Amino acid sequence: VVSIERTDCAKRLIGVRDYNLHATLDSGQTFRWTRENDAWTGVIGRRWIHLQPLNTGILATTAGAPGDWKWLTTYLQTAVDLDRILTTLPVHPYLSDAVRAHRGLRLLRQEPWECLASFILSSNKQIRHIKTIVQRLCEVYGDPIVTPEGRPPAWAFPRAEQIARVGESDLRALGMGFRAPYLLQTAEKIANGECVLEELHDQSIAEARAALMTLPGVGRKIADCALLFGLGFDEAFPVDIWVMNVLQTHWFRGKKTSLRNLIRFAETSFGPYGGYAQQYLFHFARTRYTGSSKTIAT
DNA sequence: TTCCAGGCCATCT
DNA sequence: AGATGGCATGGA
Repeated sequence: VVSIERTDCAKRLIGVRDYNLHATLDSGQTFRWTRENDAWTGVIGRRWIHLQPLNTGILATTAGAPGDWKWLTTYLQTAVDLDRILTTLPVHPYLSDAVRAHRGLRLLRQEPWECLASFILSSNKQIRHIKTIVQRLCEVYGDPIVTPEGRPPAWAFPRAEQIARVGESDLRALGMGFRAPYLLQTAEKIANGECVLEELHDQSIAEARAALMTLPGVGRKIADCALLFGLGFDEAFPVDIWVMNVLQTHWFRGKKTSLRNLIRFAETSFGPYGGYAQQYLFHFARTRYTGSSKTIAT
């Protein structure tokens, strides 16, 4: 293999062990990554980035000046002690199967607005299609960013102010359907400062969730996704259709249980890092299903 | 063709 | 509170 040193790229080995990059980037917590054989390319903030998992860590290649790489290690959460987190989870056979199957799966710390906006687009949609719509949204309304020579162009996720300027019909033209007015109205509220996502860190999870749920198109589930994947509330436990089925089947003996009761159960049963349990369960359920007669589009 | 997708919301009892 | 239907679009 011939490796050409490029002057327009910067490389860095992020030392980390027990990091399952594939599970992390392909478990439905983010929608902007593309797999290239064993590696991934994506966009974090305004930077193009290529990630290659190695035995000793993750080899990162980015375009332009990388600074201190803190933006990357924060996003990837490489400094968290996964062992310690996993020991806080309740002992349960299905959960331990899930952790064993995808050992090293991490929660990312994403930019709050991109995370919230993406999940507004996620309701009642397959992950495959969410990715398509997010990509179109970036291409049409996001700022172009620097990519290495020979790489296709890339775009930043559009800021709330950029989306707030777009007409609803233009958003619908991207294929987002009834979610268009939700995204537009929420973008307007973020742009004019009615809700400041970055300030939600400092509040209790209940207060932060209530603030998010005042936004159009943001109910309990999408609020919990934003809390967990974008705002660092590790106890948030989003209950979607997959997790609902998992909880009913493996925690409630297959008995029909209302969503409200499942949410209450999850809140009181999985501890301060329940969000990790949720993500392992979600990814395990989806990837297992792939092995049977039907297939899951990722 | 029919069903379903990382739901939310308005509108009923 | 709890249940029901509508909502756009596309993949299986």
